[in-house]
Amino acid sequence: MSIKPTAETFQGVLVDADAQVESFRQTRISRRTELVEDYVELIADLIADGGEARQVDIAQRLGVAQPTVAKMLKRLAAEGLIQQKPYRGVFLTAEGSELAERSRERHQIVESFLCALGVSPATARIDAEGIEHYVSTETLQAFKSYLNNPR
Amino acid sequence: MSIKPTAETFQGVLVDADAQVESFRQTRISRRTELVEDYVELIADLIADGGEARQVDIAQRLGVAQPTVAKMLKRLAAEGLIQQKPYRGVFLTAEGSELAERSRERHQIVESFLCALGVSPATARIDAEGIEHYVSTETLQAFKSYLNNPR
DNA sequence: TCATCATTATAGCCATTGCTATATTGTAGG
DNA sequence: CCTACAATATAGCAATGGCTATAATGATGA
Repeated sequence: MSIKPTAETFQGVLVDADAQVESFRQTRISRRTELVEDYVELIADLIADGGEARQVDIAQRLGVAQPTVAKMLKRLAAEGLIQQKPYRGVFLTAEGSELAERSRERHQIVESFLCALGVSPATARIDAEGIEHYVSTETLQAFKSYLNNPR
Repeated sequence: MSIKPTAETFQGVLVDADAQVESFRQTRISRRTELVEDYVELIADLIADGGEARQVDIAQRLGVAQPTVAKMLKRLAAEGLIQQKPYRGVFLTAEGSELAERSRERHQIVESFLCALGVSPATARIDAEGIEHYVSTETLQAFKSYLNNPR
């Protein structure tokens, strides 16, 4: 840009450029890992509940088609998060279980926090599904603190 | 599925299937509109600050390449949110301004809320960038209430 | 056993959002 | 005026995440 506005030259609505770039960059990274977290979390839940995680169940839960699930499972397997046997269910690796557990806990904290704040359970569930993937460790800690000592 | 677990037959970790489908569906919808909101919000900020929004500035702020911005601007123009003159800057339509204003306000509330909760400003900025797109009207209202009457 | 049906795999399509490379246009200085 | 340079436009590629249609496989029941 020819004339670059800086914090010194402007007192406008714009925040620091570098900081904003970092925010958007972080958001794009979270967006990439979002689906992966949803999958492993759901797989862990299905296994805990019924002993197995089948593609049809995953698809039905996520509201997508079975081939969509199949494609994603290949990716998860390639990343070492799950193990697949052809025409059989999927199982989480140690790494996958760990990620699932972290996601599940974070999800639970976010949803509980929203409820504690006065949001209705139905809305809290929907919003938590989206919010959980963008909550940093620091913010999660703040949520936990609030839960331990609500207003 | 052959044996469908229901809320009646199980007390496991699984929530109601239909409700979960709705959450994921809503998340996918938010994900689609997320970038659009970021763009119009940024364009509004750039115009407010410097009188114009150029592709190079948008690209630099978002941390993406200029052709990426050009492509997205075409989409925004097709959706009636901005007006473009070839080789010139972009301007928000009335509809675009309205969306930008709503996004800006929501963003501000989320970021302020996180700060009020004790999150550091730097982290609040990053997290708000991701969270803002997944906050429902109801949750936003809860954030506002907290801001009006913090602990 | 074996035929049927549920489940998984595969092929191929589309839209989105990123990129690089390059062509085109505007504009400012000499 | 006209030449550089900055900015925008365009072409084309890749990865991601959807979809439908269909093939292949597993499992169940007659």
